[in-house]
Amino acid sequence: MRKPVISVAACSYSHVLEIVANKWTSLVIYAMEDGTIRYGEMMRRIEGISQKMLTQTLKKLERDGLVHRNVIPAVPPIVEYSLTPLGESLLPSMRMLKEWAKNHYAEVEESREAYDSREQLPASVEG
Amino acid sequence: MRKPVISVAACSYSHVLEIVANKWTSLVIYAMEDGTIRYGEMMRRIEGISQKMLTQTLKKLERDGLVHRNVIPAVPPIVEYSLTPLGESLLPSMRMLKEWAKNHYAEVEESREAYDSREQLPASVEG
DNA sequence: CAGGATCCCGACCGATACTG
DNA sequence: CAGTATCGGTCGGGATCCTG
Repeated sequence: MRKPVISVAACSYSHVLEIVANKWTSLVIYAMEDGTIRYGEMMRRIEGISQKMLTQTLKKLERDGLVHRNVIPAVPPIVEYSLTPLGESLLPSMRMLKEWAKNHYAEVEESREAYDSREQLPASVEG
Repeated sequence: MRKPVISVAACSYSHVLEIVANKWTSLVIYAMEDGTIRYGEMMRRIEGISQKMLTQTLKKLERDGLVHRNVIPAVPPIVEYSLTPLGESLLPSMRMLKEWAKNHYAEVEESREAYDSREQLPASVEG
């Protein structure tokens, strides 16, 4: 009954993280949770994101089948983004993580501060 | 009724991702889900991780208060790691994501393949 | 308005060598 | 056994300029 090796390849778990686990992806998905939204509107909604990262993230999500891209031929062009059913199926998990964050992030920050203040002590100084 | 800006700072959600969202963190947490485990054993369990990344990841998790580090003075030294209650409280969310992965990752891969094969077309082929 | 193309810096991370 | 320290390559990602 030896415990199996945990490999990146074997563990489908890390594959999701591969999808969601970066600074912007989750925020981008989150911006679409209420429905269709345009490119420029997302830029404004997601504070601090660059146009490059937004485009890149949306492309990745479109490739993964989580996001639908709808181009409306017009001048100026209109491009709408929305979650696919697959993308929406990911929302509950993300909301659960978000709940955890809301409930426990304070503890994490406390822990960090405690840890960091401990780190400062050289050996016996700090008088 | 304007939708609020989604900011990295304001959205505690991304803070969790900040914790979990990298190549190794989730695998390391996952390696502790059954209880206490030693450093060397983790190295063996988590395929492909370097000692540097394991150490770094464990330190980060310890700082975040998710992991407990127990040093047993001995020769050779024994260092045991385990999840704190806070760390364990994160497991359900992670398992849910994992479930999603198991159930939907095939769709993601299909979507990727379809997307990539479409990309190849120079302009008008594929009748 | 919705991007594509470039430049560039810093963070991530693997490999290697050394230590208590 | 359980790390620390350092070097170096890769890549994420921001800033800027350009286009249909």
